[in-house]
Amino acid sequence: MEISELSLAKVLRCGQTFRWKNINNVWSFAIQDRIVLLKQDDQRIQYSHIMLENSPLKSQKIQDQETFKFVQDYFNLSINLKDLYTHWTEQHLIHRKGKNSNSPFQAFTGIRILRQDPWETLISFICSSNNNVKRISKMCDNLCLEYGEYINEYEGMKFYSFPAPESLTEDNVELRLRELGFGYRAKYIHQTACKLQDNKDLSVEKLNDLRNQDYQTSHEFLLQLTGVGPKVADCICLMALDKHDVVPVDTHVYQIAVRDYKFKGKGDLKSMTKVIYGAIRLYFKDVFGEYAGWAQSVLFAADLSDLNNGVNISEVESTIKEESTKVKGSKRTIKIEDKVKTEIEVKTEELLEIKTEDELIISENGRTKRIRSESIKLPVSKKIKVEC
DNA sequence: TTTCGACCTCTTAA
DNA sequence: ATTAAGAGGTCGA
Repeated sequence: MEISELSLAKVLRCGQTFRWKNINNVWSFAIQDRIVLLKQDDQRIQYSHIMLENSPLKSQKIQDQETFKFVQDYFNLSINLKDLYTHWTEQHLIHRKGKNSNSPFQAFTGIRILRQDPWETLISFICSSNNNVKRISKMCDNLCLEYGEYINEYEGMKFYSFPAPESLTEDNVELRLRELGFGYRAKYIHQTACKLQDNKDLSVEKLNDLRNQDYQTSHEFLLQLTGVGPKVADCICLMALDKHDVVPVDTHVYQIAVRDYKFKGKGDLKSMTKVIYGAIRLYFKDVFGEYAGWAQSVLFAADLSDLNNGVNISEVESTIKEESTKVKGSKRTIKIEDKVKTEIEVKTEELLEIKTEDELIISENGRTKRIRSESIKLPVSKKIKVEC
């Protein structure tokens, strides 16, 4: 498995999934009957697992096969990324606005859309409204800890499965979730769980079957659930229901369309009307084709300066003085004093913050940002030019 | 049928 | 330190 086909560090941290943990360079994730463990180096990805405590006996060989099957399915490994990237790069060159920007598809390889469990994706993205990745992750963890089943332990950390729908239908769930910091989403989750329980028209079985239905049907089905609007519904369509061409639109994606591509924005930027939403979604589908949703996830990642929230940096050239190097957890602060012009390559799993007195010019992927007196976080595997 | 404020909490910026 | 804005939206008037 080439790293250009799948980069775990990017895929598992780009806001698709919220439960993977990185412990000593090993990725871990609890599913129904085991903890799945993955480790990636330059050549390959190794997989293993820790079975559910007191689980029924199976031969090691069967277990390994099952884990492999999960990985293959979860990461959509039957889909070849290289060919898609080639196509997107061509389309990018045709439709981009301006000529001086490098292709994000060159700089951000190995990003793919996962094929996640529909129920978990549904609940996760209900949590995502008006929210950030860090907090969403925390909420998902709390949900598992409170309502999931204990699976086993790895490196001193206890792992719990994602809770079944039935476990979120009791009356006290909303109150408890509020105590756990879910805010107004507590009601959404409880109501959605209840709807899928009671209603004949809505069930988890039908939710899962949306993989066999078309986009329109799936989208409308999801909109019936509390806390699910057009954006969240499209995230579920793309990331769990095999609707690879769907681009979930938000203001950020809108910005990319107008700034980097030749999308003509109608009306003001602030109001995301139904019409604009649909227009943007179709525009990206027009440009990138059948796997537009996949392409968009690369653009989004490329545009996000804090893609790898916590996974980072660094080798800093001598021109940067490590005047104040404070180690706080995994954070390191480096002050840049002199006028410098240097290149930083992100290599290790550390978070680097660069603080400047003066204005700092950051160029990455041909895109230039000016930053003053603030810190930036640099994503892994990326070269960034810094001028000051 | 569209628009617009309110909504929980946490993080980051000033 | 203390405060305000914003976070990959959704609901309901």
